[in-house]
Amino acid sequence: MFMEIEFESEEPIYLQIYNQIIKGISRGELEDGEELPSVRQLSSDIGVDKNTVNKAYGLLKQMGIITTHRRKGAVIAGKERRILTDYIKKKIKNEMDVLIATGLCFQVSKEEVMSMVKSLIDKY
Amino acid sequence: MFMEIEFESEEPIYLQIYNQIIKGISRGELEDGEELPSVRQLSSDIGVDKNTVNKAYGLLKQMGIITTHRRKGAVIAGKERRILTDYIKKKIKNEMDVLIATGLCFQVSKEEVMSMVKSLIDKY
DNA sequence: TTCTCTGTACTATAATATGTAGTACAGAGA
DNA sequence: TCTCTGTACTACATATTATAGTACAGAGAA
Repeated sequence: MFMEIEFESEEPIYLQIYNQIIKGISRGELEDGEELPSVRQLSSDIGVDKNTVNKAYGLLKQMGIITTHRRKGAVIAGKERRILTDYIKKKIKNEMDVLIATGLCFQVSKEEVMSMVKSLIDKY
Repeated sequence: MFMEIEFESEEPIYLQIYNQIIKGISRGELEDGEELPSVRQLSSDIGVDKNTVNKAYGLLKQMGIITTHRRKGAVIAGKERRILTDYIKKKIKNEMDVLIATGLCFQVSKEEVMSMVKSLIDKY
C-alpha cells in the first residue's frame, strides 16, 4: 500500500489519507479483510502526526469502510458493511453537480464532460 | 437571481454563493454582461456580512467569471474571458475521481455512476 | 504473569480559515 | 456635490488543521 502525501496541497493531509484508501479499495489494491498499517506505523512512514492519521481512520470507521481491533489494528470492512446512505449519496450528487456546472461554465461541452467521467471510471 | 443560503450547511457561505452563481451561469439564468447584485445589496438580501459576499465575488473575478466596475458593480464576463486553465481542469478531474471512487467503494456500479452523471448533465 | 502493540482519549499549542463588524477611500456617474 | 460601487483595512470570535505529549484499556505473545 503506497501512500503519497503532498504537503504543499490545499487538501488537508487527513483527507488525502482518507481519499487514497478509498481509491485503493475501489482499484482493488486493498481487499476485504486486509489489514492497514497501524496509526503509529503509517504516521511514522509518511512523516505526519499520529493524530492526523487517527482522524482519517476515524472517518473511515464512521463511514463503515474499516473496522478496528485492539490488537489487529485497522482492517478493511467487508463489502456488506459498506452501505451507501442517503447522506453520502446526496453529498456525492451535490458535489458532482458543482463540478459539472464549473466545467460547463468554462465552455466544456456536455460530451466532453461525459467522456472525462467515462475515462476516469474506466481506470477502475 | 435567487440565492438560497443554508446556514446550517458544512459548506462555507462564500462557497455557496460562488457555486450558485456558477450554476446560474451554466443553467443560462445568468447571461453574459448581466449585472449581479452589488456586494452590499446581496449581503443585505441574504443576511450575511459584506466581507463574505466580497470573498465570493473576489474568487469569481480571479477565475475570470465576472468583471467588476466602480459604478456598475459585478458583471458576468463574456464567454471568451472564461478560460479553462490547466489548474482548474486538473482540480475538476481530481475531485471527480474521488467522488467516483467513493461511489464504487460503496457498491455503486459503474453504470449507475454514469447514469447519475448523465442525469445531472441533462438538467443543464 | 509481564511485555508489547493496538486504538483511543485527553490536553496544549500554533497556524490558518471562516464569519462578522466597523471604518475608510477612490472612482464612476447622476 | 452626492451617492453608490468595489476594495482595503483593522479587530474580534470561532472552527479547522496539524503537531506534540501523555495516558489508558484491551488483545495477544512471551
